[in-house]
Amino acid sequence: MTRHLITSAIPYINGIKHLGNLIGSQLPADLFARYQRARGREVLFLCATDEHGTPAELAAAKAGLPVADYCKQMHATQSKLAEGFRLSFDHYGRSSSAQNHALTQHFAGKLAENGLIEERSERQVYSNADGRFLPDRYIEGTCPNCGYDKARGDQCENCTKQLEPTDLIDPRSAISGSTDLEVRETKHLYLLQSKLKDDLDAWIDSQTGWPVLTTSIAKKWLHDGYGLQDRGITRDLDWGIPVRRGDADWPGMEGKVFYVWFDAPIEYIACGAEWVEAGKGEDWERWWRTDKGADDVRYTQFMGKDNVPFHTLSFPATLIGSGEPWKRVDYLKSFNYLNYDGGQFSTSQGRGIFMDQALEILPADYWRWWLLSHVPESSDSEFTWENFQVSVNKDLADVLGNFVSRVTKFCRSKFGETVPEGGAWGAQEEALIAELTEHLTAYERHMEAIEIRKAAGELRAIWVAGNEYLQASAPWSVFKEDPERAAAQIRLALNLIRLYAVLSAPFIPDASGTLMEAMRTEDANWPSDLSAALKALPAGHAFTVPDVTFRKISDEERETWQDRFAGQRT
RNA sequence: GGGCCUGUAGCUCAAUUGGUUAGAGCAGAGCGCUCAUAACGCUUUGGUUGGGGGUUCAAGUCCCUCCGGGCCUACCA
Repeated sequence: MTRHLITSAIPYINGIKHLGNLIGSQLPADLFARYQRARGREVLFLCATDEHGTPAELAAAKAGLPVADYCKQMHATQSKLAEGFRLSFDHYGRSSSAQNHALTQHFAGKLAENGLIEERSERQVYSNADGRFLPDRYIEGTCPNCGYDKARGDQCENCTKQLEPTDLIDPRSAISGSTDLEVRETKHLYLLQSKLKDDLDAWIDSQTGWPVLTTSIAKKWLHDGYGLQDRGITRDLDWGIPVRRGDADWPGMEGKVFYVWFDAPIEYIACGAEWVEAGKGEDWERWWRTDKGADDVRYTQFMGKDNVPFHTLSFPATLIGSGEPWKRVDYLKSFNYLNYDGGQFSTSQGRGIFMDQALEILPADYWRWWLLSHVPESSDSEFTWENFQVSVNKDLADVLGNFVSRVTKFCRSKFGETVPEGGAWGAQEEALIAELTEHLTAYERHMEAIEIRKAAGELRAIWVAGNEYLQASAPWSVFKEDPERAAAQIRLALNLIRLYAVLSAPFIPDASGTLMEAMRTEDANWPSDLSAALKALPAGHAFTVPDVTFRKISDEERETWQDRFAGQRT
């Protein structure tokens, strides 16, 4: 049977991620992983923190910590929040791991062996005051085109003109403000992606059913202008993976590190090795090497649209260029952005809701449900508090939560806290099963295809069907004339609760667990035949009436939160 | 500037890839139910599919044009 290798784009180490970041890769990846596990398939679900690059060095300096310490701390923080949102990674690794060092150096060595790496000399801006080379966007100055005085070295935000750092009038370091800048000669390694253009093009063409968002971005990079350009894969930084050619030194590259976008995707693979090292599994190569058993692996990647070029081109170039049989992605699911209340989520401006804050005010399931059922699949989508309140109150509290409540409380008052016996199913029950079967089939189809909004819609329809059934069968009336018939109805309804727990688990794992507990069952098997699945809890089986499964969000709360998250993060 | 995506009911989104009368949920209106978290069910009002032009037996879907929103543009990650 197909095994599923699933990776989520690895979040950058700096700071706490906002809900836009969460829904852009990790959360949908988790949904898919949980679903595939629930279907009984073998899954390896990997994610990690992306720890290298200039921003990490600067953030560490600002925090007054060595970069390694800073990253370790932030990894622990992000790891804890991931657990808080119930992200079910088999391993949450780090791109700074020893495994990634070794593997990144290994790939560089192979690429060099295959003639795909070239040393090039270039001139870059060096800041004496900062003691570092400055990436273009870390240089500010006056735009020669429009006179805007905070133009960046790569582009002027004001007039959108593309710039070179040397175009700027009165350039200064965006880090320290120092104007003590000079242009220095420095040598870097380039990955000759242009030589792999045709291979990559053919590979992209051979993919069917990838989202337009994914293939159009890849095609643009392949065919725009002079085609796919070679890419610098080293940087003059202290923190990172030292440039080595496999196990050997790389003469002339002393003191340099690999570019973060070269080593970050390799961490997907290295993370497998970390997973083994951590004692959570064995034989990571059977997931990653087609010569070592990965032929039956289906590899699915999840990411935001900004990550697509690196996953469709640079990383595959690394894998192809190595000449080794590494597993390549089979399906790449990319997402648009989630906006916040009329604007963008912004980490730098503290605008929007961040993962830690979200968990402070409501349990993970509330967020998971809203985010997943509104995931920006076809275009950017928007979070508003009104929409969030309505969705949570209607879908979770009224449709699902209240269903559980009305069934369990009715049973307790008429039959006690055990599944009642007697009676038999009739036409209404057959109709319900037929309807549920239809929705379940669609639900499974959408989940397999990773059509998340549609899957959420089907799941909701499955919940609604329970309420429709109760309304139509009216056990509260039937009970007065024919208690046995009412018993059969409620027995079915109690079984629906278990079924809902099983089917809903990928979306709302905590609530699902709570319902399973209330039904006092551990039978979480995915249903293949609903008639059978709705008899899993037999007459006489004891259950408990759960507390409110989902509480409602009041207007006052909504207003309070709206104010609290409108401005700067405190 | 270039490329790509996008605009559908008051709101959030669909529409089997050109094929009956453009559908759901929410909100609004009416009715029913009283087991339940004032919950649930049924019925129902909302659309010149951003504007204009074209191709076609047939256009939300394809083409042109205008208007609006977004993303990317290779040294942020």
